[in-house]
Amino acid sequence: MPKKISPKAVKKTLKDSKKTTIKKVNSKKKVVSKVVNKFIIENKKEKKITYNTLRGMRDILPRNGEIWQRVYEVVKNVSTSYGFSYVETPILEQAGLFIRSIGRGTDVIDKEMYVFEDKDGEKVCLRPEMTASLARSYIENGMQNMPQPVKMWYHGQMFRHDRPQAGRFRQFYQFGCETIGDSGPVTDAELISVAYNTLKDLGIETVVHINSIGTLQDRENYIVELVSYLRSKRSYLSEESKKRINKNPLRILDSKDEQDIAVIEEAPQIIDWLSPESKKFFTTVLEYLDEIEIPYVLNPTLVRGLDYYTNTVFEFFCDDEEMVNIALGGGGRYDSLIEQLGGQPTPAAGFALGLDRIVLIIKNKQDMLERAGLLGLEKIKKNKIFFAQLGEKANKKALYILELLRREGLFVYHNFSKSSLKAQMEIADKIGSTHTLILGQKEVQDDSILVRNMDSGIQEVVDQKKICNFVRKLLQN
RNA sequence: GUGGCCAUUGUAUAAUGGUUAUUACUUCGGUUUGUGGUACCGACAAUACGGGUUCAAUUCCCGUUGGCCACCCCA
Repeated sequence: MPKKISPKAVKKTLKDSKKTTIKKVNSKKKVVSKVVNKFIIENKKEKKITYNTLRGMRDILPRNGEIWQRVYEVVKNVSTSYGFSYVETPILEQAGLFIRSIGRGTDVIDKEMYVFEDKDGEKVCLRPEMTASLARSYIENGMQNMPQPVKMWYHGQMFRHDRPQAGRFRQFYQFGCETIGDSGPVTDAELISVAYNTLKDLGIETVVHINSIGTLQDRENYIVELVSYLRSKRSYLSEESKKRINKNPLRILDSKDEQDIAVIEEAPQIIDWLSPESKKFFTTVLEYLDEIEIPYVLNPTLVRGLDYYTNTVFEFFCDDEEMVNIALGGGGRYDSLIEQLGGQPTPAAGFALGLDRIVLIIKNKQDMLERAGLLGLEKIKKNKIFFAQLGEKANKKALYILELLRREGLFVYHNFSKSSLKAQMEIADKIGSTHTLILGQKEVQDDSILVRNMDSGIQEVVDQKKICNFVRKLLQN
């Protein structure tokens, strides 16, 4: 067999040899072309087709996988402790559902939706968010006949065809809660509390930015006022914002353009245009938040990008010095959505957290601790056991013993792909196991098993029948 | 969608218009037979893709794709 040659090298040789053939004598030409042909064949054989993830999509790999598992665990514990029930809905939905609820003119719908026709010619889309799906489900499944309110939580992947960036992907994961069928301000406060405590349990301190955008009527009145104000200051606005005066004037409020900010500071604030009821509602929500000691900031420029929100809107920001700018999640009340989608008038509110961003923050924190050498404090020292086997008979016996242990709920590490004891000991050491069980020919014969303490090197012989209890004791320490 | 920066083995890196592309880690195998932490030896593995300039491109130029950052938006 000839030595493996990379395609590039072949190409090079190919080119080189072609040139030499032209220059050099004719008789050499044939020989060279034979060689070239051989190279071409090999080259074809070796050309590998590779596949990779689509843009903005990624794999979650072992190291991060553990963080994700922990996040899911916390998310589940917190939401169920508040009385929310787990639900799932299809990832594929009718495109109209989202166009109707989120609204034309929003970026999510106009630019970012994965919409296509399926084989029946139906316009379908990959869900860009969950609220509309749950509203649809509430109506479709007659949930108004369940005890109200219906409190649901979910997690799953959403899709938006956006430009990828740190903490932003085209397929991303959200966790969220929705309370449908309750109009009281407690609901708003409770939802904020769930999100806040979830983040807190994950070790992320946050500040809640909160605002009220009133009822649809309040907003209409306000927008008239706002637009007339903005028109008067038109020349001071950025190009982008000028365009938005007619299309979506509320969005100008959270522009980051310096010129715009100056104009916005003087602008009429939506709070002043709320009806007395809306105002009362909002202050009550704030009172509840004070009561349960959740830190919040009133943010009069907070308006959300989705059309269905009414009254309370909020967003969560990381309180760490570093990553202030990333919104970890947000939500609000959407009292007219259910009706808009064809249901009875039903009040509702909810929130969603971006899990990708949460994992990103946790990962960064972990890396920082690791660099500072402080991770030792976080690691809980627990006994780890490795099971090594030696020889064919022991190999089979080992499988059986592992099965016994597994049935008892005891997990020991093992690796059947290594045959030498030395190699297995190396692995045991690498994963940081505290004890190694060794099963060889000798042990198989007298129904025993060798237990080695990896720190002290002391070994003792244990009866195979007693191994479960023995392992359990070790793992308890 | 707009703009800026970037692309070398699984990871992190070095170098170069010219023979075999550096180094470390990881992975795999070994340093006699059943014992890890070290040490030694060896193997696998890369110039993202496509075009152009050139005698010669991994290097220079263009395009594509992808990544990061900012804007936009959002979670």
